[in-house]
Amino acid sequence: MTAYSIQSSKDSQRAASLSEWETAVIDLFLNAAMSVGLPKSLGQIYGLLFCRDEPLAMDEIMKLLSVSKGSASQGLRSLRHLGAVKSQFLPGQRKEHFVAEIRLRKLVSGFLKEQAEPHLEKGKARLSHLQELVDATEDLNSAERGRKKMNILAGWHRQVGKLLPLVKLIVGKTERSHKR
Amino acid sequence: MTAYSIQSSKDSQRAASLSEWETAVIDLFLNAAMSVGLPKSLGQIYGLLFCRDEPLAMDEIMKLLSVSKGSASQGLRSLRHLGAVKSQFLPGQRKEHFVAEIRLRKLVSGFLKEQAEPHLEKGKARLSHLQELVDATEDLNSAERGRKKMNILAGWHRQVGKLLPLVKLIVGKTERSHKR
DNA sequence: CAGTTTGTTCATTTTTTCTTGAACAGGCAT
DNA sequence: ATGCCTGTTCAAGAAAAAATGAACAAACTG
Repeated sequence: MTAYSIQSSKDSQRAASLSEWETAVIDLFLNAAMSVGLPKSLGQIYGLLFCRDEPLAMDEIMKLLSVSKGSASQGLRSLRHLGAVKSQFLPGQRKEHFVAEIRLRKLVSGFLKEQAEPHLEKGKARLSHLQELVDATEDLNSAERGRKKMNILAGWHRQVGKLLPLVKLIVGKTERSHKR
Repeated sequence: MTAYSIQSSKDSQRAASLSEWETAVIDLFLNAAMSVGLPKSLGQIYGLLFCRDEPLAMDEIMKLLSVSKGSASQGLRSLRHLGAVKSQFLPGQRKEHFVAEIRLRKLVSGFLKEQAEPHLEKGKARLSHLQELVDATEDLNSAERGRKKMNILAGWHRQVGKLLPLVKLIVGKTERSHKR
């Protein structure tokens, strides 16, 4: 026996399908995700949760977006990792339910932390590796040129390292100044 | 008759192969390009030009990186479009020669202008389309929810729109303060 | 003008990335 | 325990993106 009788008709209608504007919002996030190099399904899932006020379970997400179990599971994992969704335990419900994080500051800082900072770290290692290679260069002209370029790269690295915290700060500040 | 005799032996040696550190730098830019969603070949080409002080012609780039004519041509076009390389006409040489733009500020603002701003523009259009869809929604609860979400999106849009110019400004400022 | 050199375009192929779904694992209830 | 409900993993398939190279165009050369 199915659990239909437990849901109010309004609820089941709510979850059953997407309204036009919701579809448009989901498409918007799909495009946004792609434009920052994230898989489409991440954008779709986030977009859906963004549209809804009530927490959704994975199987509802799968139905509404027509995505596979695998995509839903992995997508939600990534989103959680980015800090873009959080799971919320509903009393009496066994399934895990998800809601979207809608504070831009959180979204941005999560994205930067996961996507940008690792690259910066790796960059540091690369720079010192580079140092060794330049130092080991026989041709003196080439070595000199190498040193020059390395200095440029080191400068860039420093600047980008400074930029990231500033971005978080700015988004946070402007966000607050606009709230209500 | 080939034009070999015109080049000094030192020059032809210079162009003939990559030193170890150059290979490493090129690889660094390859990874950097991928991490911001640009094709690898863009990164490679930029990396090579970054390493060299002398302008390079397309056929030299092809040889040094072992990329096809098509990739080189398209890659250089994109890089020029991004403001990351400029072509330099050498007296007496028929081929077009390229040099890398190494001012971070230019690189960042070019990237933002080409990659971010178009999305922001499209976002504006999407938002007004969304407005129409929400207004046309029958279900009053859904419409109300839609309005709420739209306001959030509009706020984000405004904030990101403010952020971009600030980023350019900051990179410019810190860059100057570190020079020399 | 005919022949070269230089560079672009684009259909095809190759590579990479994303999605799918079946097998699996853990937990809850009976 | 046994069977069910949730969710994860991962090999295989599908889709998207990028690289290739041959055909083409344009501009110079003699």
